[in-house]
Amino acid sequence: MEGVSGNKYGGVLRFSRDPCTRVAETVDSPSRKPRADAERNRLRLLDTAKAVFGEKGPSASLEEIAREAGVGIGTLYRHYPTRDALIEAVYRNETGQLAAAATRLSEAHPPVEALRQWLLLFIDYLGTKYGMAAVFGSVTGGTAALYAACNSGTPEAIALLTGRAVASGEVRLDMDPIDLLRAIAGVASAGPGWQDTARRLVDILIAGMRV
Amino acid sequence: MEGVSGNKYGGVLRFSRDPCTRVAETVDSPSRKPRADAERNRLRLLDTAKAVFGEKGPSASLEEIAREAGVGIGTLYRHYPTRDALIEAVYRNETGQLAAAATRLSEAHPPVEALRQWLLLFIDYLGTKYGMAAVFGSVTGGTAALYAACNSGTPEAIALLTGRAVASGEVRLDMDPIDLLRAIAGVASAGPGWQDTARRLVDILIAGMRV
DNA sequence: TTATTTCCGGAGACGCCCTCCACTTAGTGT
DNA sequence: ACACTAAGTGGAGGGCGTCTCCGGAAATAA
Repeated sequence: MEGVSGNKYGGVLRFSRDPCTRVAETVDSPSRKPRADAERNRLRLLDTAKAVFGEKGPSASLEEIAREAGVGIGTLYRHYPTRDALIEAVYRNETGQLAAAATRLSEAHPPVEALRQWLLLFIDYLGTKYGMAAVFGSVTGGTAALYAACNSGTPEAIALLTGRAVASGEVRLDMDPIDLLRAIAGVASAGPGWQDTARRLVDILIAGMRV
Repeated sequence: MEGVSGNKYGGVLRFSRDPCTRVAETVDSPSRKPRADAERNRLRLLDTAKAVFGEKGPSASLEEIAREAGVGIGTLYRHYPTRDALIEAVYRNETGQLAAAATRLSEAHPPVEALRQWLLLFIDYLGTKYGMAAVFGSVTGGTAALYAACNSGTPEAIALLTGRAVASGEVRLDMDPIDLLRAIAGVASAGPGWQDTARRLVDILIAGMRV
């Protein structure tokens, strides 16, 4: 499933100013075809960033990432003008599948159980995928507002699941569901074995939401 | 460098290997009285650090703290050899009262209610006291292991409260109680209004712990 | 006062962030 | 095939931080 890392854009790739729609807008362009080397560099940077962030956390040196990717620092900044842009790109890439799982789970399970399953999945991703825990932590804690609005469907995913669960009448939730994720992420990276703790926290949270 | 370090305190100050007992071990010393100016500087640094950390978060520039305190950068490093040492000193200073409140609350309220009250108090501290939210976040998330074991009685405080609550048979908790704080801190600094969210989270957590 | 010990403070080495721009190179029209 | 040109490259450089080191100042002891 990792193979689907699809960044094959058909036409001209444009980055809009709005981060939410930054993914891929094929613009009716009178201009020329995008250069192959640029796209190559972008992908190399993304891969390298994923690895390095996973290894050293989201505050890893951007110079190191550029070096490791075999490009100049200027090239990194050309593709990802800010550290957040780069983190977001990695993050988006990683969580796309999480979002996809939301619809799948919500079709295969009763509402509350689907939510529970997805939260457990979220923990797995947090832990096993390239140290995303730290990245997510920095994202929620740090330059948060941006991501809260628009990261790769995660908010939509959990909104869907909690919406269904609440609609079923079994649970109640008077806060932004994404704060559930923040709570879980807060427990993460608290030392080895945090995943068990996080899983217990999920049970506590769901039990606490029951009417 | 782990060994001796100049500081206040009577004789030669020894840092034990265990950070928990780092506070003050006065070794039987035939040496002289500690210098007054050193202690003065240490206090100035502590106050300034508190203010600056509160204002700019735990990643504020140490040079700025030194400048603002009117001492050289070298003096700062002499008293607090690492950024974490400084943060810990501020943190310890701030949370002493929190720890004190634990015993008070546990005498004045039934077990579960005492726990609830204290968690709410924790939120207040997180929010109003010099931006401790960010500091606590960086502490739990960052160089965590150290603090998890021993910061200023906070672990003891919550252990006391949860211990009583569990003993009462009303609730159940199969995880390190300090992870409750981590969860709450995870919600913190998620934008304005997080305190309401955090308070609701407390209710959810306690409800979820009920047997 | 003088001697001794502690402590101060800032220069300096080094790393990282980010910008800027001379240079290179991939696509394009002929 | 070939020059043309805009897109893209990369790294030097300025700014800011961290942390170390040690000559000199200052406080205590005698």
